[in-house]
Amino acid sequence: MKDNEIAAAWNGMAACERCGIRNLVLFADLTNEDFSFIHLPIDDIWLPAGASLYQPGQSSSALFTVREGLLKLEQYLPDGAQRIVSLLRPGDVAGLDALVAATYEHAAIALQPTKVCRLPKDVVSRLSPKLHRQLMKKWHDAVLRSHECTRELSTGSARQRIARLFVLLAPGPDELCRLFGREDVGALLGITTQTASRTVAEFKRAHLVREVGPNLFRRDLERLEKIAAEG
Amino acid sequence: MKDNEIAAAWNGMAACERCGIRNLVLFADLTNEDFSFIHLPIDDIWLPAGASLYQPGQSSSALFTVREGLLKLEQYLPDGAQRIVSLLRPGDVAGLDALVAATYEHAAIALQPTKVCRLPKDVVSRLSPKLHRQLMKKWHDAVLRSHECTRELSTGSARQRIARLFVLLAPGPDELCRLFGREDVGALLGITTQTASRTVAEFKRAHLVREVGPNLFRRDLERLEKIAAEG
DNA sequence: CGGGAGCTTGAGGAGGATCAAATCATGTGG
DNA sequence: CCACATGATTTGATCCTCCTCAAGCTCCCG
Repeated sequence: MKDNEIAAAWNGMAACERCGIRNLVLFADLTNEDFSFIHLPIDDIWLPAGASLYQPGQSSSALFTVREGLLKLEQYLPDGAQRIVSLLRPGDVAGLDALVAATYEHAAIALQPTKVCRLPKDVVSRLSPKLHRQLMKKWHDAVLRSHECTRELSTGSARQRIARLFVLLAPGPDELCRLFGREDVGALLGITTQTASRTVAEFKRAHLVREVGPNLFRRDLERLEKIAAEG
Repeated sequence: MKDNEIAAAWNGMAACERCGIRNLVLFADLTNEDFSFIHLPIDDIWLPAGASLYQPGQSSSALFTVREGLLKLEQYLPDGAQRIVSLLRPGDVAGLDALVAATYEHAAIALQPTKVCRLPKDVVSRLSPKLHRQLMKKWHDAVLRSHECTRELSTGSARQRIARLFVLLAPGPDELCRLFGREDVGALLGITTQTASRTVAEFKRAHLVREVGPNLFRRDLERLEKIAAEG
């Protein structure tokens, strides 16, 4: 029976592997023996776009590895408006706060249909030494994401920001790129919803992007990168 | 002799304590025995304003606890311009990158005369399990700082951003507030040097701040916070 | 005294915010 | 199946903020 549980855990792993290489790293150092310490199942959760994984102030019980899709971390400004401070992509971990604080600090909300892997806090603390190196990598990733958002998405003209967003959203050169609501685009780039909409529409007219489905775009990466870099 | 070394290390600690409570936390969990494992001295380094602690790409050999002053972490935009992605204040740690990567990712540069405490990478890895909890706290702080920079300093009008910067720069209500060069203010807030200068000058004329020395300000916190929140 | 670096200020124009309305997509009930 | 309500996207018109280019200004140092 215990072997079954272990097998189940490893199956979860195998599924992670199919999500893309980076999803593996959190458990990369673990042995079979380690998995015998995991009693709680590691749940797969499917979030529709707009669903929230957690809210700020909510008691933190778990962290979440993003397997597919896209999450926003948002916080609130003094005047009540919201600002997206980071994007989490497959392989990133949401809710690392849980490991050092009793409550979450952001709202984590799916911008696209998103699959995450729920990892209870106490599972992590039980494995803590084993996960040490990988957790540090994940913290590092969290910092990188955040700095990326400041550097690429909160700097320069609206044109540049939108162009950089299109560049960031899909890694592959010929890959399709799934966008999200204009309001979220605005909150992410620090511009208004209208300017976000206007600029995306303008990009469509200039054939910098072509909408092949609802919020699904084929991109002219070369020209987008030129705009991203200057002008 | 060994006891001497330990005493010296503890002296270093005691000095940290005087810098302010937060500087303690990285070593909070250590025992006297642990300090016997530290052979390398922990250097105090004094940086004049403008001095760089490390540059991006430089091989990472140590991390640094900020004891006094202010550091900027800056990165470069596609067009070569620089953007400050985070501020580090006393108690924060610069160069956590060193623990997971071979080179630094930012330029860390003093914005004010700054005292840091150099902690060689291998000292940290030798103590790694003991520091685990505290390191996580520091990573967490790094993320908080970065999100703070996005949320408070890269959002809203130039007036709001400058106001929020003045509010952030000194914690105490009646505390004096040391500013830095207008070019850095611009790179931090995502505005031009001229707008930064103009706005600070305007704040001086409106007596929102009063310059009592070169780049040293007394603030009208109440009115500044009103501007920060909406206006 | 002269030069340089950083700060301040001016005038003009471009870009984005704001207010407002039209269009489009989706779902609901008659 | 259509009429209608709802919400998101797009577009328009106007105003204001901030960028750009440029010129003075202050302070410090050789």
